[in-house]
Amino acid sequence: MQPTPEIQQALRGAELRVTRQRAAVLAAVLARPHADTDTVLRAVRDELPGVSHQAVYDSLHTLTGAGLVRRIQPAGSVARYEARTGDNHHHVVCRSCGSVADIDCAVGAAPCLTPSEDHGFVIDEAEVVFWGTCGACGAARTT
Amino acid sequence: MQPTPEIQQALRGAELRVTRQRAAVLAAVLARPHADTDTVLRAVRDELPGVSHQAVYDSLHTLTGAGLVRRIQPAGSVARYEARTGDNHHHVVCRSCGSVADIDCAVGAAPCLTPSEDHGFVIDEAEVVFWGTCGACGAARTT
DNA sequence: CCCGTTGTCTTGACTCATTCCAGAAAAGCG
DNA sequence: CGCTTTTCTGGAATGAGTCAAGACAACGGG
Repeated sequence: MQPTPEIQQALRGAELRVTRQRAAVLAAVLARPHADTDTVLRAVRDELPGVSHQAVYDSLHTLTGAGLVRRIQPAGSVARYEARTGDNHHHVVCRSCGSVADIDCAVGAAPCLTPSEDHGFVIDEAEVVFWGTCGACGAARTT
Repeated sequence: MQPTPEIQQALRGAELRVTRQRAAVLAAVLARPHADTDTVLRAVRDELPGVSHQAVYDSLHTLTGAGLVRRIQPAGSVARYEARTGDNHHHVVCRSCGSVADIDCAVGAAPCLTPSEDHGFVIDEAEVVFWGTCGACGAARTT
């Protein structure tokens, strides 16, 4: 299976070589927001059996470095990846099942990005994570 | 060495047994904000040589469950612990050296805690992490 | 003050995500 | 089409964190 023109274009736009493995990884992340590494690996192997896990890890790192995907890693969870980049959105994480959903920031494009005291840090990003219980887990508990 | 009365009181107040190991763990976290597990382990062994790492892990989990310490885990970092709880402050993390500093929230007690769309999640906490470069690393780079 | 109960600590093995390494293969350029 | 550079494969290693069973200590009742 050929990578879609969009994927090829995205990779070339980031000055990355277009390899089948890399394209499959990017496609998998695009198709499955917030997928963890293992999910991505299995999705890629659906397309390209025999791909090594190392290729997936490496591709994810490369894509992350190029800004095509974003790595998120809520405390106590394995790394997850998403392809929605550059729009400063945030995440809700379920304390019970670990599922993740997107949240558009309620207060503007760069919330709380002006802390009162920066302790000499040069801050370039503010990341917001909401913690709670997802609908499914909440329902399961009350039932 | 005896645990200080404050530590004993804190533990009893949380309905936890006052063991020497546990008191030493709590004292270590109080003395070293944002210490990672290994740092805590070594600090505890300064007081009580021969403590098992398991006791430290277990104490940290218990204290976290009791709300006496808070566990923070920025992406790509090992778990860190701090004793400042209940005041909804946030953190800056240095991308270069991983050091952490406290930030009092600039916009109030519960920033951005009302997302526009909650996807069925019941949210109970908003965590904010600022990413940037600390003074030392910034100076090292320009030198 | 001593004893039993209950919860904690020790010891040591183990899991599993992630990384490291060296050789093989493929992409892209001329 | 062949060369160079980058990427991929396969396998082993690393290391934070967890599991389990038995020894031990804290604390409330006698």
